[in-house]
Amino acid sequence: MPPKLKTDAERQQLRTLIIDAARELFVSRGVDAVTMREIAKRIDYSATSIYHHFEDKESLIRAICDTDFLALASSLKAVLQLPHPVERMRALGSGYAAFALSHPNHYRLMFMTEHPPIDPALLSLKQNNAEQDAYFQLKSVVKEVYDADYFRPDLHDVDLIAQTIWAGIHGVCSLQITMAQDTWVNWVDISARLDLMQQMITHGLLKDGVE
Amino acid sequence: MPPKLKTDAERQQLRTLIIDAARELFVSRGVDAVTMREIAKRIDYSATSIYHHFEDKESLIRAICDTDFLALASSLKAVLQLPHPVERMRALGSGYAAFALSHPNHYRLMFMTEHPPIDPALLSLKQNNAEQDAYFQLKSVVKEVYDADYFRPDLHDVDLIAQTIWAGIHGVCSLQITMAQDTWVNWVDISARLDLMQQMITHGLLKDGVE
DNA sequence: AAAATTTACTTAACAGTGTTAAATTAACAG
DNA sequence: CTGTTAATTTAACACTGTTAAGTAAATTTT
Repeated sequence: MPPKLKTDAERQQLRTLIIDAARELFVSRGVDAVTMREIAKRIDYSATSIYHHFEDKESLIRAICDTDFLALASSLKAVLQLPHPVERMRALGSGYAAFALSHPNHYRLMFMTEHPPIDPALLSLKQNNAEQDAYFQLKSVVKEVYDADYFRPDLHDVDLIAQTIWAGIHGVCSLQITMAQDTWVNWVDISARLDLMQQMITHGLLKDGVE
Repeated sequence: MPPKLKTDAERQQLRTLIIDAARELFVSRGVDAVTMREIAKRIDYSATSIYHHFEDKESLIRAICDTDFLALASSLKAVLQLPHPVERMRALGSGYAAFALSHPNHYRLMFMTEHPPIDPALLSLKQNNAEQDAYFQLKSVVKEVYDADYFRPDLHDVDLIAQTIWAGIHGVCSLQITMAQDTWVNWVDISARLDLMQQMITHGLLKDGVE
């Protein structure tokens, strides 16, 4: 059973093999329900091997998150081509929500779970990069809408606007993800809730004439 | 060490002793970090004793949630006395956020963690009750604003409006709770974020003249 | 070519978890 | 005094993330 030496490429290959197996399991059953042994079994290795590629479960999770953040940013890249900035802003919200609702377990991991702070130097993603940073994408579009003078005249902080839009969409998605099964609340259809949130964002933040 | 028989009252007393100890620990360090043995030690019992009062850890958690839902509704009761319905609506949002941000671990348990569905018959709280059901409180206030004809003319579904307001406030609070430590985003002050969300809600949902 | 080292992995074990079965002991009923 | 019941404990189970100690192949050194 003890195998041959590996090149860096082969090591990387095993690394992504682990990530892929772990992601698949995490996504279908959630992080807590999946054990290291189970991930290992899936790829016919012992649990210990994982620890030769990742410091611990948390780093494995973080590695998966990193690829997911990239996936999110990639999935939003297309909407940045839309001609009108307000249109881009709205489409960004819809795209973000589509990602959240079609990958609820990813989303939970990315934006609903606290992770220990990490040294930014170790991060593999590039911040303030339109290809890799979804928050930067949102902020840029908000800036464009601001520069076109479409926001209400009392709004001047681009970060504040971006974070509020984010909170609105995130609120709808995260409530859906955690509470959709809850019978206490008589939930309205999710697409109607998203729609009204989008309306609330545009009517609430844009000048009266616009849109 | 084996003690005397207990009346129903005494059993109930121990039950709340467990709940109180567990809540204190859960609140300060989160559910996952606290063990049954630790809760038991805190009240000088063995871990096994807890299982004579609660089926498992999840039911203990749920019992605590129940008292917290009640606490939330109680803390919001006062604002329902405000004279103007729009004022009540806004104050409900602020009160809800104050609860969330001052009890983040409770809030996480109540609204950010998925719980297995439960038979509504077993629930100790009363639904559709202004004293015990915070969602009902919100819905009632939204209904009052609707009846006073303050909402935009295209809005007619009271549940939808209530759920969207909830999502907005929840979005701000839950992002703050999970992501405040994250250095990726340049977070604006939480009170400014809450404030703009409240503005977005009123400007976004109310008729142009109102407020 | 033989010996030593490095590499990739495994098995075995540790300290902890939620939970349950099997005692143990006190209080009560006859 | 005896037998039963209730409250509680100790001991144990199956499982978790993680680490120490091996094992054997491939490579490097002598």
